[in-house]
Amino acid sequence: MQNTDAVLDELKRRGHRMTPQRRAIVAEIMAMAGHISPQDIVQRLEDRLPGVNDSTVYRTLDLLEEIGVLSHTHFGTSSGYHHAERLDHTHLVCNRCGRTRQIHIEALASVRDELEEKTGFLADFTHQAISGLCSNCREQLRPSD
Amino acid sequence: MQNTDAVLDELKRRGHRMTPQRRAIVAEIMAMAGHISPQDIVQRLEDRLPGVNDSTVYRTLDLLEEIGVLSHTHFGTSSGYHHAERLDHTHLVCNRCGRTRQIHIEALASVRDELEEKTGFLADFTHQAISGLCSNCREQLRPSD
DNA sequence: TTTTTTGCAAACCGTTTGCATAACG
DNA sequence: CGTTATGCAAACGGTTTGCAAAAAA
Repeated sequence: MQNTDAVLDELKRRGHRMTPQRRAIVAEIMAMAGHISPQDIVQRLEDRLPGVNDSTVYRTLDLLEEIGVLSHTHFGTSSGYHHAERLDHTHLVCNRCGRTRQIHIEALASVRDELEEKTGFLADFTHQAISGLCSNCREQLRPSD
Repeated sequence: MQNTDAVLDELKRRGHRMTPQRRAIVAEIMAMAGHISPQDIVQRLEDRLPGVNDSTVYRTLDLLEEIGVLSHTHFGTSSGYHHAERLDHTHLVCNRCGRTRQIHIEALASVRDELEEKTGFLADFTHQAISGLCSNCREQLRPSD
């Protein structure tokens, strides 16, 4: 499910009720890409439908996880959610500038395979950002030039 | 610095004072391997020297980070510390059974190099656990046999 | 009208802070 | 004795909970 209406329909189908809050929260979430944090939603909601309580947001996130639209992630220090069906990329987070870059999961296939071959461990990079140093910062840190 | 006395000496050298609490906390930390969480220390301290206040633990962690004995990490959802000089391994955390396995950083060298070649991003796997599925769980999940 | 959902307020957990007291050097 | 470290209590931010009131079906 990639769009708001489909999610709302699924909620109805399961006997959940439609409320302006729920509509707004789901719409906000479906409009977000990548990492979804409860507090982000709370903030963005200020414009769309002011006065929505934090706990309503948390409860809606739980609900969406229950029906499989979202799942948990751990990106660095902040835990959060992501779209369950959009797990086709990984985040590369730079330690220095903090910028995040997405790369498609396919680019990591051979990396994953090699790790698996060596250790038997099948890595799932989509559930965790990879931290390191981006090419920009690496250039800036280079002593000469 | 890998042992308690060396750390305590370094603290003295810098003009910090020795207290039973500080000794106990540092000893506890130096005895820990891998991921070091404030709450773990608080708990373990119950035996060694009961009554030490949480804030003392937090302040000591700050202090040890200041003098370079510890540094921050992000392991999954819980942030914490690790020994600054023991950064030679990575944790593989299994999504299913939760077990953590350490592998030496060298085993990931080629993985890191390949990622770098493809993306220009220099991954530092020591600051973040890699999540996935361990070989045990993979066997158990295998449909037949 | 029944049942779900909401807002509110309180509680929670881990962490941080200010301040008076204790203790190191 | 001067100064640092500690304990305590209060505050914090993000999250969770119980409950009464509001709203959906």
